[in-house]
Amino acid sequence: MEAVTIKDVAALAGVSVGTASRVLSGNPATSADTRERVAAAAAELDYQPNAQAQALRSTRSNSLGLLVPDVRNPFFADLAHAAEQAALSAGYVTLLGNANERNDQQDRYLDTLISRRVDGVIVAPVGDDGGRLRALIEREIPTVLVDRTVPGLDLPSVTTDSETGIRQAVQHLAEQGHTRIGYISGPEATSTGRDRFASFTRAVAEAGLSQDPELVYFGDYQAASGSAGVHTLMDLTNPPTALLAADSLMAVGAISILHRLGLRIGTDIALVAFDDIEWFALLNPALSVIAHSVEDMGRIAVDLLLQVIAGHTPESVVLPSELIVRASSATPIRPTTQPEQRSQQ
Amino acid sequence: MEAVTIKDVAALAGVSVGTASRVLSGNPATSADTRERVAAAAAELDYQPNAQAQALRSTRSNSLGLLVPDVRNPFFADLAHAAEQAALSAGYVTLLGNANERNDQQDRYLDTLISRRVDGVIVAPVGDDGGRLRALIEREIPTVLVDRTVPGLDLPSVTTDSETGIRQAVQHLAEQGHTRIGYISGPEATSTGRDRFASFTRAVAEAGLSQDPELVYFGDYQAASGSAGVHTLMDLTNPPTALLAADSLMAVGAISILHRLGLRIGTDIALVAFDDIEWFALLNPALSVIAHSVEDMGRIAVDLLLQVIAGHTPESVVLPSELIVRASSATPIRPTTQPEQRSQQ
DNA sequence: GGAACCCATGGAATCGTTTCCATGGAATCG
DNA sequence: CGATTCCATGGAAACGATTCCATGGGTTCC
Repeated sequence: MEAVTIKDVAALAGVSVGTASRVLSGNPATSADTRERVAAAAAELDYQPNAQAQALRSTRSNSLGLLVPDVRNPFFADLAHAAEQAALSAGYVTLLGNANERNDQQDRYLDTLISRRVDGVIVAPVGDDGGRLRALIEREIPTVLVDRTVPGLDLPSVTTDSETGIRQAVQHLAEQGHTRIGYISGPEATSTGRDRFASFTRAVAEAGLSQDPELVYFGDYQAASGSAGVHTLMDLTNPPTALLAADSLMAVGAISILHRLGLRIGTDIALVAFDDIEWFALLNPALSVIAHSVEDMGRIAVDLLLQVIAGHTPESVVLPSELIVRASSATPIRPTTQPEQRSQQ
Repeated sequence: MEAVTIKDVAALAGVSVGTASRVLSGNPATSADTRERVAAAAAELDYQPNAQAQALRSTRSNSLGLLVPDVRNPFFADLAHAAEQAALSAGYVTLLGNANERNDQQDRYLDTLISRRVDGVIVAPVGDDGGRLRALIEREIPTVLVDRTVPGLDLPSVTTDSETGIRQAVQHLAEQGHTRIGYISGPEATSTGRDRFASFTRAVAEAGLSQDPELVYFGDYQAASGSAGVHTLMDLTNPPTALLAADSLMAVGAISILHRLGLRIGTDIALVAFDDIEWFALLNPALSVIAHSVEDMGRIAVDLLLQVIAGHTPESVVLPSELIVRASSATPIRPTTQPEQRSQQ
């Protein structure tokens, strides 16, 4: 079955290809009669324009690239969903790429996106050197960073201000009597890893809590490193009584190993996670989280990108974060390390 | 910055466009010397071929369409990931579309995929009438169904045999002393909804348990309907002592409402869910599930599609399902509704 | 009633590749 | 050594749309 082209439509309608094209693309320079005949012919043949030919000629593909580090991470799945819906309602299809937290896969996808001449790209970058992102910039392909940034690349971005949420979390834990908070950090090779770690460090200093460097474990945003982090931290001679995990997947890893160690979350140890995942509220005990709106992030990223495509240079957006206290951190814990405890009131 | 074309490469290498094209596409009819000069020129200019022009001329786009009902559903996120990786290693990019469990969005995406002239499409279909799927078939676009099928459409598919897993689950619950099992079903407008419901009905009859039609609630595979189902079922004058949810999202909805009702899962009520999600093992109590391999499903779907593209007509594949017992259903429950209880041994 | 204008239309060029066909020089054969 | 084959290459057509330019018929105006 040969695909039906605009030629077939034109022939059936008894007009030239040019006229058919004008009608189908909504060019007003057409008579009502022609419009009707061409539309009828297109419907009759169930004509679907060849997007490749359109893109080749018009240098617009009506498609956006979206590159995330890991689709299975619910945060990025939600982000993909939000961005995709926003793009769709602006008339763009989304090409979703999955870097698997690997630089080489990200670079490979970036080249693919260049080849496909997408009209713009949204990237939650893996790693710190930019890689083929620089090729996008050289080609002046509209690009927006989301969630993470890359040092030295001056691109519009949508990120989260971790400072507020993390400070709230640390203060909240301090109020429950915790003095030693273990921090399961994201990798220092990501901007979010560095940023959240810096916020944590400041918050701990501010609250006058232990700044013991042993209380920090550097993970890689994958579940397994959350487990490893818990192992390392709880093996300290002076282990923490509360944990803060820098993303949802590491929190998942932490939870599973805490269960296995027989430590009751919320009672034996407090736990707070960065990223608000629907499921976290269902856990028993429900997990306290530092929430930020992935909905907004996706929508705004598309918005910024559309502005760049339109030739503007929008300002970067920083979204707020906020602590949501649930049972996993709500119980004051008897300070095992501080004997001096009197009724102070 | 004008994009660099094969013309530029040819000029720099001092050959004709045709020759440059031959070298770049690996055509053997080229001299070693030319090959080297063209490759050097392409590297020098950081040439990325225009995929649109290639596709237009060669009628192959090296891209696949993947249409899922809901990316935020972890089952489909995993499926997308598995398929995308399999496609990538076969040299295809994946265009991911999200139907949002809506027929119109699915149809819209299908038209987009036709327009983009993807080489093939993998669909987990929404609804029962096929909709624009028939347009794919008319155009002889290679298509494979995954997870769900559509009555009347004779396409290769990868699905799960729900029979075994569901029978195991029902028998297991019967062994714990349950006689009234509540079933939160998927919609009858999906093949999986019908199929799992039929398996449940058979299994219940086989095990000699209550076939009270009131014990079945028809949901829509979204979390909210899981909650609604629990409400309805637990409001019965003779409520079930065990629940079986036909997918993970409805199980999530069920869990959240059970918590709110103060019913302890695994003690007051047993719960088993279809679909094995990593997180389910982390819940407290851990959730018993009917597992099937989404990994395999994605991989095999791509595999079948590649066969169709190659001109073959592969057999459909049915994957097994299997009960994994965890704490949410492991405790025998004292039958509250049956007073006649003697030492029967 | 003829000049000026408008507007719908047809025809052709174009986008960047691939691929077919022709060419011409080198190699091989009898 | 002349004829055949081979092979790398250049040139041009083609893919399916958009868009520019020219055309010609119908209005409008003086």
